[in-house]
Amino acid sequence: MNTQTALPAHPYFAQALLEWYPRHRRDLPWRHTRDPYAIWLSEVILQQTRVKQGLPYYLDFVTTYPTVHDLAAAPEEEVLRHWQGLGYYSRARNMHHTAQQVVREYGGQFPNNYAELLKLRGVGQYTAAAIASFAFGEKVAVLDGNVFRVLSRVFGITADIAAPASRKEFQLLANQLIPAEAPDEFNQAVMEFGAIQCTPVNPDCLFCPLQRECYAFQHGMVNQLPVKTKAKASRTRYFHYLVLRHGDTVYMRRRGPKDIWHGLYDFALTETETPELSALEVLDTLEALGGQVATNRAEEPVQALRHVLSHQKVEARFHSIWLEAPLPASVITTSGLAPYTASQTEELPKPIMIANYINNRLNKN
DNA sequence: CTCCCGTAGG
DNA sequence: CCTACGGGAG
Repeated sequence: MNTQTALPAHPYFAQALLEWYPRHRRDLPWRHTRDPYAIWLSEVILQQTRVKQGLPYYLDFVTTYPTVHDLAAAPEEEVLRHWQGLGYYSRARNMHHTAQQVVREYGGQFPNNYAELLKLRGVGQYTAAAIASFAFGEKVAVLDGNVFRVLSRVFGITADIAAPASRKEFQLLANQLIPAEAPDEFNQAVMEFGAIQCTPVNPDCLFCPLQRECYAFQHGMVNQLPVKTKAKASRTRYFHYLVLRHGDTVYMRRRGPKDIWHGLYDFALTETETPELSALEVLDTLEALGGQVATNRAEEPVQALRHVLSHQKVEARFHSIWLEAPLPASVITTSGLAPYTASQTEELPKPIMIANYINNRLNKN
């Protein structure tokens, strides 16, 4: 019976990167552990997020929630508050859900293989492969943006990396390249190489260990690869916030699903198609909420803030309004608005724009 | 301005 | 298959 496995294609590739990696790798805390919980935390945080931005969040999470049991036991809102500023907030909600699932259905032990990890919410093909290889040494090749870029350049692959159909081609190649002896080191090495040396702009080709074999370098195509179709232009949205205040409280509400910032808190909101919203309409909105302007307060200037997301621009105007009386209980029920003191407001998870407004504007008045 | 590109849901 | 979902660095 012949049980030998096929030799890796292009053995120079793994050899070069496995030699490059120990000499260039950054010293990062999740590279000192095999604890699947810590590795899972780091991978979810690093989805769509740079190491420099994610690192302080990782340190905060492993300190605040040292085990999956601690995370599972925390209120979702507290988890979201720790996530504040990191973006893609569904990651935090999914992470919290998965922590509870691991505790309830897996006895607090993370699944130990790719197929089972893939069933966890918020764990897709990349993250499942990362955890499986880093925590359990499973030979499964990760495919992230760095890997796409490196493979595209070295092997001259012109398939559009933005097209889901291209994945097959890259996955097939990566599966052939990954060595059985060190699948985890190989995965780390390719991604780190893409992050540090084979960067999107101004890659360090001069001192590249793959220069001789690299298709893009040899053909002067480094700046043309990888091929990636442009994202479509983002739309602009106009938010008009009514910052309702009474005494030392401000009214806020939790944002719902199917829009940006699900689960985070902001103020009473009217959205319009055009930038303008007349003072009259603002008062109409206020009246609909059952509120009445206090007459003994000077009108405050409208603050404007702009917030850019990858897929939409938000132009927000903040109308600070002092109420004559607290909002009636019925309005609180229907609108979801509730009064919060400054210290309570601080504890709520909020979009960065709202947190900035509160810190820079609201608390100065 | 451009670049980052993983997961879920439709 | 397609689109929605952040925030920051350069």
